[in-house]
Amino acid sequence: MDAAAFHIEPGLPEPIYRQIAGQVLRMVAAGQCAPGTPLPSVRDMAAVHAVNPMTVSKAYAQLEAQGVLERQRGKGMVVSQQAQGAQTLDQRLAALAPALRDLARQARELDLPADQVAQALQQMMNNERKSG
Amino acid sequence: MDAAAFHIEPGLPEPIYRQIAGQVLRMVAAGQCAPGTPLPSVRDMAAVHAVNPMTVSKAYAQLEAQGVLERQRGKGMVVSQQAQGAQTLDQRLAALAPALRDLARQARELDLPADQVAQALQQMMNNERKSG
Amino acid sequence: MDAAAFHIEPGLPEPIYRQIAGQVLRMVAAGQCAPGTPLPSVRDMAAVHAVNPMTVSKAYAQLEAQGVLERQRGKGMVVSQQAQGAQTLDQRLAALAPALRDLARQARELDLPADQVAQALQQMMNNERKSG
Amino acid sequence: MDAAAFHIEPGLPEPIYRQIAGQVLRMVAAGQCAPGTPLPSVRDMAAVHAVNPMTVSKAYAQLEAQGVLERQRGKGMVVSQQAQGAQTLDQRLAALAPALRDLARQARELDLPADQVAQALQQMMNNERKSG
DNA sequence: GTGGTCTAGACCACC
DNA sequence: GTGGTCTAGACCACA
Repeated sequence: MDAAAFHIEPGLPEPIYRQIAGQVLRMVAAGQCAPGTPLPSVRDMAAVHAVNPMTVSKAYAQLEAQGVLERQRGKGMVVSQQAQGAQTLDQRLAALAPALRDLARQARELDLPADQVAQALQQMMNNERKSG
Repeated sequence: MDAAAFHIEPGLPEPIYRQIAGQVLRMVAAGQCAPGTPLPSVRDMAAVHAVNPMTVSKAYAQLEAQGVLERQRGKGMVVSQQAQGAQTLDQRLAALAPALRDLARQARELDLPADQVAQALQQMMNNERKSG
Repeated sequence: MDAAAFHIEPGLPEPIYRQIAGQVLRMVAAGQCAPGTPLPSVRDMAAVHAVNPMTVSKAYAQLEAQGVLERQRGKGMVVSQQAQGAQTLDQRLAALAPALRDLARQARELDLPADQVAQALQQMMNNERKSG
Repeated sequence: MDAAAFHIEPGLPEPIYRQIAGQVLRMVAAGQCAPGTPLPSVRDMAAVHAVNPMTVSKAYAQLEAQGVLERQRGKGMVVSQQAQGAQTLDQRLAALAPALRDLARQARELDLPADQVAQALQQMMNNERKSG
C-alpha cells in the first residue's frame, strides 16, 4: 500500500484523519490488503500529502484501537491478523448503508426521481473506475 | 412551510444549523416553496425541535447572506424573490453531484459493483417515499 | 413639506423610522421648514413609501418627545414653535461631526489620502445638488 | 496583525462583530495585510477587547464565507490567498462610496455648503493621522 | 494551542 | 409578534 494511493482533500468538511482512517478501513474490508500488509510510514504519508504527522498518527492510532492495524515494533503499522478482511458483498453494502440513507434523503428533498439518481450514481462509478 | 416539515437529528456529524439550512436550500431548489413563502419563525422552529433559537437563527442568517431568504423586518423570513427556485432536473442533479462523487469513491474503495450500489440506493429511495 | 420629498430606503441598515426622523431633524435644523409647517400625514407618508403606518407614527412620536414636532388636534403634526430651526452653520456642522469622524476612520483604514476623500465628497455633494 | 490594532466601540449602533469584520475588510483591501497573514486568535481578540469569543468568531466566520479569510485547521485564520488585497486607489475609493453618499445626503439636508463639509472632513482625517 | 457548536437567558430594535 | 446581538460557560474536534 503506497502513500500515493491515498486521496486526501483538506478543506473538505470531513476531517483529514478520518479521511485516512476511512480509506484504510474500506480497503481492508474489500480485501485489497491482506493481514500483514504494511502501511505507509507516518512520516511518508505526512510528507506526500503535506499534512501534519500528528494527523496521520491519529488515524493510525484509532485504527489500532479498533483492531484493524497492529504496531510492529521498529517496523511500523501493518494490517492486523484479526482484521476481518475480504468481507462478503452484503457486509460491505451494509457498511455503505448510512451514507446511502443520507443521500436518499437529500435526493428526496430535491424531489429527484429514484431511477435518475441511481443512474447518475452508476455512471459516476463507472467513470471513476476508468479514470481514477 | 411548517416547522414540523423539517427533520433534525442532533448527534449527527453535520451541525444542526447546517441541517436546517440544507433542507431549506433543497426545498427551494425543488420549487417546493415559491418566492415569498414565509418560513417558520425562529421561535417556533426552536420550540418544535427542542433546539436553541440561536441555532435556528444561525441557519436563517446564513441563507440570507446567500440570498436565498429575505428578512421582512418585524415580520419574519420569507423565500427571497431572487432565489432560484424550481430548478430543472439537471440543475438539481448537479446540486447532488458532490455527494454522489463522495459516495462513489467510498463504494469503489469497498470494491462494490456499480449496479449493486445503484440498485440499493434506488430501493432505499423508494422505501423512503412510502414510509417517510 | 410633501411626503414625496422624503427619501426612504428599506433594506438599509438604518431603521426606517430613524431615516424619517433624521430627515425631519436635519431639515428643521437647516431652516428648510419654519415652525408651524405641517408634516405629511402618517397615512400619506405610509402610502407613498409603502411603509407600515406604525413606523411613521413612531418617528413622529419620537420627534414630538424631543420637542421638534407638535401635535395639533385634528390637524396632525406641525413643526414645533420652540424647535430651534435655522441653526448657525457651526451648529449644523457639529451635528454632522459624528458621521464625519466615522467616515474618517474608515478612510484611514483604507489608507486613503485625506485630500482625495475630501475631494470625492465635495464632488458627490455638488452632483447631488444638481440631480437630487 | 495585532489584536490591539483593532478599534472596537460597544454602544455604537453598528454591532461589534460587524465593526471587526469591517476593519479586517478595509485593512485587507488597503494591502496592509498580505494573503497568508495570520489574524489574532479568537481568544486573544476577545480578551484584549473584553468581548465574548463568539462575537469575534462570528466576524471571522462571516469573512470566511466571503472568501476574505481562510481557516487553517488547528492553527487559526489567515488572510485568504484569493482575497483581493492591495486594491487600487480607485477601488478603495469606490468601497467608501456608499458611506460618502450617505454623508452627502445628510449634509445636503442640513443645507451645508460642499466645500465646508469637505474641509471639515479633511481636517478630521489629518488630525487622526497625528493622534490615532 | 486553534476554531466550532450549542445552550440558556437577557436585552434590544423593529413592525 | 418578529429577528438580532451579546454574554457566560460548557463541550467537542482538529492539528
